[in-house]
Amino acid sequence: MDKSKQRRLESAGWRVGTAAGFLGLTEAEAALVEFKVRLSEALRARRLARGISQEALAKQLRSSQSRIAKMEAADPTVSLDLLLRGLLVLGAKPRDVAKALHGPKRAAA
Amino acid sequence: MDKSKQRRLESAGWRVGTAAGFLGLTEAEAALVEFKVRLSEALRARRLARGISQEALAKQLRSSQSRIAKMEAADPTVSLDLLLRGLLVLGAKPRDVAKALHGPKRAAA
DNA sequence: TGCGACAATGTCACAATTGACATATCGTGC
DNA sequence: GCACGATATGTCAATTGTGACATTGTCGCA
Repeated sequence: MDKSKQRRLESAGWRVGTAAGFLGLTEAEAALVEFKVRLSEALRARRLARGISQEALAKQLRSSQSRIAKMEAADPTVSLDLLLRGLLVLGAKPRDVAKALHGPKRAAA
Repeated sequence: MDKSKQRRLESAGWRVGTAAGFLGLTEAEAALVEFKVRLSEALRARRLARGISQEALAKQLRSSQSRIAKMEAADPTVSLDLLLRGLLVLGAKPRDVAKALHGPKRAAA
């Protein structure tokens, strides 16, 4: 790839950096929320499968029952980092996480 | 599943909540770092594939060049949330993210 | 009915992450 | 050698996430 092409792409990138860039971000935010919801569902599913309470999980995570509840409710104040840590502590493997990411449903869309 | 079984699991959960729970957490932390590294690699790969600079990406993300650099370096101060948003803004689909998660050794590099 | 375990929701002080900026380093063409 | 664009690294004030706590709601059981 030569320089002039890169420059053209860059300036295009700058333009979408204002208008379309904004749209791109909100789209990304939406997708991120999707992810959080999926992970929160996976978290609850895994916890219930283990038959442990939110408080028990909280201890393993060195967190609190209320935060676990917020995680499972996909509360805006919980980070992906925390959700992931929760899943991992519950024994989720990268494979499981990946599966959870592209949704419980494979058909329809 | 009956109550007594749940109770046994719970108390077991409590015990590992101290000793093994600590191990479990650090394991989870390690896995989380793995994830971050993988995502940071995917981010750089995607950005380069688009032929845009860190600064251009920063604009689309409403962030700064220095933070993009830190993202691609998997700096401890960057969150998974931010890495994900970066990937999504670069057009990554859930499928792509999932792929990046379980390592670069999936499909052709 | 009341009790006990579990979960949801709100709040807050404290800790972590953020964008921005300055500066340093690297690579390439002149 | 120098200039340049791109990237790396360090710092810091402001924003955001966090654990902890209190409170309330829910469900099953005796």
